[in-house]
Amino acid sequence: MLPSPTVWRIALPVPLPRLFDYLPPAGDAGGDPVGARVRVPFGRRELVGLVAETGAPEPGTDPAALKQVLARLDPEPLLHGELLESLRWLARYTHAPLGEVLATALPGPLRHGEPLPDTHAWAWRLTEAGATARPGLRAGKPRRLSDLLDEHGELDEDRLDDLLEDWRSAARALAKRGHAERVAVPAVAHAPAPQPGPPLNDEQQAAVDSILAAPGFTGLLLDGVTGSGKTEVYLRAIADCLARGKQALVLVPEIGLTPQTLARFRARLGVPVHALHSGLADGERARTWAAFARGEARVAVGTRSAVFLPLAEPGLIVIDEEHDGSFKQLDGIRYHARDFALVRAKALDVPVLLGSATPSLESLRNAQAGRYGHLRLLRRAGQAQPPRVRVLDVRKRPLQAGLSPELLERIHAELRAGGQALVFKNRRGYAPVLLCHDCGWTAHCPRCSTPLKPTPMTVHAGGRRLQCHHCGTRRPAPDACPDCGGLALQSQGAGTERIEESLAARFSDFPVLRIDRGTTQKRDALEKLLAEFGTAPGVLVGTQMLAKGHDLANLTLVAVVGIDEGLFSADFRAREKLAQLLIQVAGRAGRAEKPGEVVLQTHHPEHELLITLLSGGYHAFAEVELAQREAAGFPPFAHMALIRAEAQQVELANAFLAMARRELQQAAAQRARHDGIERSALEINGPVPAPMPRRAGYLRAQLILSAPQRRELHAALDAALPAIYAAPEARKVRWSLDVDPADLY
DNA sequence: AGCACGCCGACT
DNA sequence: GTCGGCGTGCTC
Repeated sequence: MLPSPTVWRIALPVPLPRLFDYLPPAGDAGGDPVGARVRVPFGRRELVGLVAETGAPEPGTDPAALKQVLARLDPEPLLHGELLESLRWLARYTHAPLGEVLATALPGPLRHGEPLPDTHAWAWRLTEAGATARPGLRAGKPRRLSDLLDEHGELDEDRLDDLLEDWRSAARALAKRGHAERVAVPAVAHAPAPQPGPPLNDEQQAAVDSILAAPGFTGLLLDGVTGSGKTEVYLRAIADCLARGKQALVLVPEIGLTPQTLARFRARLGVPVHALHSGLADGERARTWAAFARGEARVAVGTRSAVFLPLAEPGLIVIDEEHDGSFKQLDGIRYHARDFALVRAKALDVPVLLGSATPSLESLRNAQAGRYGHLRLLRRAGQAQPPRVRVLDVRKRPLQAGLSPELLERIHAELRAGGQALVFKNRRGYAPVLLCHDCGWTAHCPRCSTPLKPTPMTVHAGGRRLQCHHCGTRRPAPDACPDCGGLALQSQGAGTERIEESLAARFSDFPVLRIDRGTTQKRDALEKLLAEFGTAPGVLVGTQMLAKGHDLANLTLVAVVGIDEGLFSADFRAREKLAQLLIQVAGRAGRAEKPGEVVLQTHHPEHELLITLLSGGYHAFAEVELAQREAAGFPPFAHMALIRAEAQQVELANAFLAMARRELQQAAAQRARHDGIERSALEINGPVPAPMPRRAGYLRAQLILSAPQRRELHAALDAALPAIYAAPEARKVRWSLDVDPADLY
């Protein structure tokens, strides 16, 4: 029998859950192609893909019918070792095609087949002719540049930037006459000598010691109150990592990567610190990627997608504000950067440091279960006083754009006293719940609610209808409150725009500045706006973005409105997010000299979450919440996935989801039979309508999957997805799968 | 996702 | 008589 020819199985950036077999390119003499990029014909176009495997063709296929790879783009694999294996894991875990995962993970130029960019620096030096000609040059830029090059022999462009303004045109002129030349030189670390940090207190020192003692992969939860000096701990750990000749990767939330953060890292570490964020140019991103892949660069500070950096000499991964929601990607490949970082750290056998003042319940649970080391920082550095927190009952108060007269008066007093106030709107885009303004009653689903798991209904059809997003139950909205008979039922949610308008009208003598996604689209817009706002009396109105970072020296009053939506949201994570937010916001008010005040405006001053949080702090809340999650079967005690479908007709979306449900149930039942279990533990809810269609005219619905064990969820998905992809219903809708969804709505 | 093929409406 | 609407089918 003839030996069967080898085929290359290639991952391509198409939403098809399989690899594609090709014949190797003619005359390929290279080594193992796995991890190398290739250009291939695909249908009527050409694509760049990555060789995922090599092997014999599928039995029964005719090798002669296979197309051939047009070109191998990497003589040496671009992806290999840990990163390639971790990305394979991510594709399995998110149930996404490997090609799409790779397309998400690679910088644009690399994705499109461009060679790994050069990472060397450029330097200039005089030629012999230039050295001879130099004394004869008349005074001017070219002469000064010649002198500098003569004096230093060779100068790289960064140094030249420092030494001589606008040297480039002079350099061009010299080069044209053959007097100077540009040469590639190895990139050298040009960073100021590291500055020493402040002395550590004993808590910080103990944390640093634990990190340095980590033998290899270890998860460490750095659980430190606001102002306890977590960043200082990161810096010491990174410095140690550098001293061992290793690389460090720091992940920060989207709003955390500020010029101040970078400046602090740069000043303290004495090596170049590479920033990675969405605003970076493609070429720069690819160069940084290459520099880390080659082991030249040492420290990266980046947002979510920085988790895909190759680390040739890994030493440490830090995740700052690990609870932050921006680590989860909400479209495309729905990965969680924190969770993927843990997978990578394990594969790389390096410690991973998760820092937060308000750790996610997932991470707290991992710490409690002994999977992470738990490092606590309980003491605040400096003299900053914790702010006074006051709960303001607004039942039956006439609200103006959601603000009570008492709150407006309190703001006015603060302004008259020369202070600044921040009005913080919990969140935009919550599915609104129906609330009685007289007594605080909210509508709950009669079918799904249990004492352990109250399930609020959300308001639809302009307030006429209530709907449960767990079971789909619908009922007309009552005209009067079922508890107190009052007629003050209202759906929650004045946006920041309305609050801003209302405040601007009320306080016309003071500046009112709104800060949210809408007003800060552009880079550095937030910094500029805040700089302009200054420290004079005025009111800031904002959402999440203002919860942290950015020092506002004269901020003495923080008012939080809209918290009832968080208290009674139908989303199981809303309470956790609200608690984190309240703690973070409270950290914004007041300085050492000037204690601040926090006012929480609510219809539920007696709410158990507020009482627990105010009396026991975040950890008391977390303990209660974890117990509730366990009792109700929610993460981290269960594992969930969401299948969403979007179509112009609801029936199409529902038909698709009904089909998906059947396939999943069948898969789960089969597995249960196979394991000799009576019934699968996989729970499927839906199809239920999903609020807020993305585009006008499109309707969304979804299926909620949950199981006590990850493997049951994944096994059912693995077994059912091929049929779901292939079903005719799938072609009529846009659909997606989200494993570990951030929220269910 | 692209990209083409394929059959039905308003235009140079 | 054509240009072009997006339904549906396929991509090793």
